[in-house]
Amino acid sequence: MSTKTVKQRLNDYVMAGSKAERRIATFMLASIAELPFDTAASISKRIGVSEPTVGRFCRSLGYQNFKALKEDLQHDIGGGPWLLGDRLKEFHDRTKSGDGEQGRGLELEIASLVRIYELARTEHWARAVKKLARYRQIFVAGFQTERGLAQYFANQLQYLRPNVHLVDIAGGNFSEALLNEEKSTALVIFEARRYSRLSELLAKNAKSRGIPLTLITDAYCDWGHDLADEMFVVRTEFNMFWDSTAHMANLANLLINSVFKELGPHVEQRLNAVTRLHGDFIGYVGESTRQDAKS
Amino acid sequence: MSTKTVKQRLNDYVMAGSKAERRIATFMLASIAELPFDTAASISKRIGVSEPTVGRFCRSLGYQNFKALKEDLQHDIGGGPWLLGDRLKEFHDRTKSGDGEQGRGLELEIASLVRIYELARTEHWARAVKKLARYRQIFVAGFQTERGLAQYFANQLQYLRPNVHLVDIAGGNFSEALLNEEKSTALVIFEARRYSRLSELLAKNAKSRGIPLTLITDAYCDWGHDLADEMFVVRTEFNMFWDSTAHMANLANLLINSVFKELGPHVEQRLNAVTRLHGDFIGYVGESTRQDAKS
DNA sequence: CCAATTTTGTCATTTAAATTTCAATTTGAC
DNA sequence: GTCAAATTGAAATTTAAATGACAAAATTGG
Repeated sequence: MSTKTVKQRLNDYVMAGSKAERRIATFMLASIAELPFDTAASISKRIGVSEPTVGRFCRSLGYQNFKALKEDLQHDIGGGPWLLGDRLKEFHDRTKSGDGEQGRGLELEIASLVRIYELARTEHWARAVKKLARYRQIFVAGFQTERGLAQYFANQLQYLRPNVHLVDIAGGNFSEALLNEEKSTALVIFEARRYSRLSELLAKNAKSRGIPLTLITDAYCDWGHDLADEMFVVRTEFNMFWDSTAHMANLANLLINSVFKELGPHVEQRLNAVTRLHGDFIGYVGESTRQDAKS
Repeated sequence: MSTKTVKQRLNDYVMAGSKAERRIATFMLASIAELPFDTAASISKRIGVSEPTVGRFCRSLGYQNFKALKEDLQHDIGGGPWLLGDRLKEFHDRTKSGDGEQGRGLELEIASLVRIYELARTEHWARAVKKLARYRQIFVAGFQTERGLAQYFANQLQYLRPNVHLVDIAGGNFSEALLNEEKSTALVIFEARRYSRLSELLAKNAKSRGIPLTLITDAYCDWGHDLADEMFVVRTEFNMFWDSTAHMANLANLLINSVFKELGPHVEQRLNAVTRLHGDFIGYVGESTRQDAKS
């Protein structure tokens, strides 16, 4: 057997191989640290190729089978730490030795994640989930940099249920959300320092109209308590040059997942329908549009 | 299952176990990093005990079998007390033992974060950062649910530098990005399964025009390697009903932070200027708009 | 030392992983 | 479009790993 490392061999196939081979190579490269825990079968299932194909792929890389590849991986990577715990420790040690503000940031992010999962078990969380699942109309708002997060959340919720709207300031007012005649309307706002006046105005107005508010914000928001029915506070300080609101996306997705569970398995129908619609109008990689297919 | 780490469990048996148990525990502790590549059979042969004994030993540690032990090892964050505060650690233990579903998701998310921070140390990362800091024009794209992430990233980058644009399909083509006469143009795409045809088309077209591409995607993207100059793969499987792309936001913010460091402290001027502009036109909580202030 | 108990290994069985064969599908050249 | 070559997946087979039943060996307390 030649002297190439597993990584190098995989890299050769990422570009040059057949479709399935590229798929496998890409996946293996991306999750090289988890490969020792995998089997040819588990990999094949995850990436949607058959088990023999994975076996054959390992052969064409020059190994007898997937196990042999793992063997080689063991000697091959040698230096670097394998286990999650060791990898973490490496960051931590560097931090202590002064080399990395990065390691500190990682630790803060992990703590923040733990906290988000803690929030997901609260009474407030359950209440917010029920609202997001059952209320007729859901409006989602976010301004400045939180706009993207609001859109991200809204787009995902739209896969699960109808009548989800991203609140838009373009028209100069929030009439769509606030003057909705529907009684069963709920509002979600993503907001962080420095707080846009728009958010507070919107929240106040919603309150005055009896529209319940779920607020995702940071630890410095002092106006939310009075106005929000549920207020989820995520950490934003991760040793970066400014506060990062990225963990609102983590929270948002966990929330979406809870809504899915609340709605039950029948939502898969809608999910597939929405996916199909996207296929009709835009199309996915590796398929013709349905329009094409018909002709 | 209790809250101990694999290492702690093994340590208990090094002292207290029977002869064979001590042998096994000692061996496992000594070669804990190689365990993922082992099987119960291979271990039993190497240390001269029978295979069922190894299996029984794993049982008495609290695992169903050796495979389960490896599983745990994979997600074990190593019990560093430095990592989390006591309260959070306690919660982590609780989720891990009780509501297994969520605890497992949390572990997967932590592993993903570690991976992202590892990516941030690569050569590719440094290259992407340089591009994002120096190229004249930056275009950011994302479709379907990744649209929000693209917007989030673009909005933040706009705070740091001019000429950052969110690619919009509304006009039916990408002329803005692709027919830009500026030589120094770079493209960033956020994309995940199922891959929109738009992303691939855009990437291909960009490649043909010599526009470099930074691609943030998942482990299943088999078309990116040919087209992207840098490809950052984030984990998307967190034990949720569908793949979550939330960690692209975490990666995006870390990337933004790196760009900030690359640009140096003088960007703060721009940062403050943008913030002031927002104050002028929209206003922040707790202040009048500047317009108001004048009157 | 002996008997009760625990621990361990042998062998057969079950379960999971890898491999082979072969047919179906896809790809690429013309 | 058509055909040959290459690629891939389904089903059956082989091989390896894990487990269970039970007997042999070791340990413990007297």
